[in-house]
Amino acid sequence: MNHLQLRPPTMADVARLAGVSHQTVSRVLGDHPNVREATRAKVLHAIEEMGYRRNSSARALATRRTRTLGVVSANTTLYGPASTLFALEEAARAEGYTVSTVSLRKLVVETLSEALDHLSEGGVEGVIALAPQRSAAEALAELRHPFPVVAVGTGSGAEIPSVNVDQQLGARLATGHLLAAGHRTVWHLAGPEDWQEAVDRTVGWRSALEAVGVEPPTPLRGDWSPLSGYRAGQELAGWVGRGLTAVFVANDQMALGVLRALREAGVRTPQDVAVVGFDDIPESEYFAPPLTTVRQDFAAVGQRSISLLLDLIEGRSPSGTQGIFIEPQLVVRASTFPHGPQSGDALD
Amino acid sequence: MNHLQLRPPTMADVARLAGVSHQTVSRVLGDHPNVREATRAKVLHAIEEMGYRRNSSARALATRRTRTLGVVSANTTLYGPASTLFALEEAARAEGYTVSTVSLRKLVVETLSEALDHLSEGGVEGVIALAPQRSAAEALAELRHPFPVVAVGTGSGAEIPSVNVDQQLGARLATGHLLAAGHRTVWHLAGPEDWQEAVDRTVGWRSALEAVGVEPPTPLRGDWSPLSGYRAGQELAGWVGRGLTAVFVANDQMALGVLRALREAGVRTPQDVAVVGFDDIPESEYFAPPLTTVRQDFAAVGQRSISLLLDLIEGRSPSGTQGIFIEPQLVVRASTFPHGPQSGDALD
DNA sequence: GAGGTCATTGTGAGCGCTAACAATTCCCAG
DNA sequence: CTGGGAATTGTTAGCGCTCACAATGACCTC
Repeated sequence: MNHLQLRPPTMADVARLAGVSHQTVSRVLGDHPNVREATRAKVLHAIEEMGYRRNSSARALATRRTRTLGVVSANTTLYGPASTLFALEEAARAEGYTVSTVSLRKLVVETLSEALDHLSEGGVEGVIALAPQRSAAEALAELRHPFPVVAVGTGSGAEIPSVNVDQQLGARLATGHLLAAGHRTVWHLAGPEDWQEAVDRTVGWRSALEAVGVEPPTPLRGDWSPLSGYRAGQELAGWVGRGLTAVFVANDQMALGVLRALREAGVRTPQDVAVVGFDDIPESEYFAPPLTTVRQDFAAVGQRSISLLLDLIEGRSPSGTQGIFIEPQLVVRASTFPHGPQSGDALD
Repeated sequence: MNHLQLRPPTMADVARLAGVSHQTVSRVLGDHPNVREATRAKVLHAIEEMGYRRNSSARALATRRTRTLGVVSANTTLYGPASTLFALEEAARAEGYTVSTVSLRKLVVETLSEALDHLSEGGVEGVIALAPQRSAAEALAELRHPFPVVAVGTGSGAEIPSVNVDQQLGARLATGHLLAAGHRTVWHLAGPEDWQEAVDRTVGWRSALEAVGVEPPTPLRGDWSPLSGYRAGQELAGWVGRGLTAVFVANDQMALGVLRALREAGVRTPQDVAVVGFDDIPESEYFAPPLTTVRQDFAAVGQRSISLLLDLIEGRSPSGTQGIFIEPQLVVRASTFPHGPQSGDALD
């Protein structure tokens, strides 16, 4: 608690104490090679003694580099965005960058524009936008900004550089898993149409069915929430005994609602109906029964996004601007084991 | 995508185009009163035409104000920290500040020190530390920093300004609710000892029991995870029929594990054992059965924290430095209704 | 020991902005 | 009209740092 209001020491102050010029202090701080060891020691000692810290504003002004990146996101309390945010910050910090975040309630042109303005005022060199809604992707493409922007989760259609998890692949893995377990067909509870991820998951599900010559049932639609899953689950329960034995739900939270509705309707999971989710949120393993789901590698998304953005900032030609896709992974648990134990996985 | 590498226009450029001095441009941007309307219009037009944006570094250097706050946190993918983070950013932005975040994997002296250094390099004017672990609180008190720091979640014992949810009150609400429902005693699954929140919840639980003259059973201990809840649940199941009819679990994730273990042991909730959690994560409403829990007002925590920190920065004497406490709220659901419906709450 | 090279250090000029003060213009009372 | 005060605008210094270049000194070669 020694944040006295005294003017903090400047490089010139340190230089005076060390008996050198301010430029030599700058060289020591910048790890310049041509500084005599004795001089360096003197300077470091003076820095230590005065508790000197380089003024970032002055530095940024002189170098024209703020070493700050911005992140725009909505729904940051959800597991996916929160994980991505975490990975982004960690990756950026490893590269010596600071991250400024703007969390929106809704991601539309207006709020997005304000967010970019705010970040721009803050002097960011580039921005990562978590823009899973298609409207957000379109808004991004429209907006003018004086810095590069990388989108996360916009899918392949986007006109800006993007990093994604391969949602279609994930959906094919989930659906294929159910087909391989002997189910004749797989029903689908989709996410909101406006979300690219939801669309891609539906596309993957459909293509997996069509690949084995099965006509896909009409998908139901939810809004990601457990409540919407619960309602869809009630509807699905009505189809049990009429060809419904397996459901691919577009996310784990809705799957939670589906599980509850099925249970209440007297439908057993997985004996009567097998359920697969998507996301692998930490709770999924403890659902009743534990949920088979698709895990996304958010850490990889974060790292690739940062490295792509830095390529853009540095003017390097990025490796794959056309859209980077990261492979998801199927996690099999009891909700798709007709005869397996209800417990036991990952306990011990 | 027009981030050309041309040098962006400066205030002087705008001034030249508008036929005024750079200072007049500065006045227009700063909403100074004494600028003639015609002049203001000319300047604004020139700004618009050149797409001018004020250089934040230069501004910060001249004013000695970066208008940037830092946030340090661990476990940012958990619901609580993520919600607080969201609220903090929103509150800060409303006050015209930008927020830089550092997300740590572990909050110990070393990482905390690095985080503060990193933020300091980034030029923050103050920092909010989400420091629910007692070790983190101690580390904070030790560390030197050239800016004010506000802690969140450190409880009353801390030696630095802090904002908290009143965990003891929350625990008393939960325990009292169970006692009022007719339970003779209430067992407790506590969180990790190192967490102040866990300690406070245990204290509140104990005091509620002692207030009605009940000797508290020995609490079990978990690590917040569903797995640890599952294991504790197995142990708790063994006490059913020997006086155990109600459990207060220190968070919802562990409660999820407890519910699963009880179910597997053939123990019915809430008929045989009533369960209360803490946090009210979005999934709690869809657990089997829906979970009675304690909701924390993270938005209020965020707002109070920012306003306290800004008081400190501006040198105003803050209203209540001794620790701000925010009231939590009990949310009653089916896990504590001996005879109520298992579903039905908040559906419709 | 003169000349040249390299390592090391210092000097001066900004980076783009705001604050303080000086200068100019405007307006109206006298 | 004309003086004086207020309104409006301009001028001059930095803010603390890095960059480009100049200057110094050490060391080596012939």
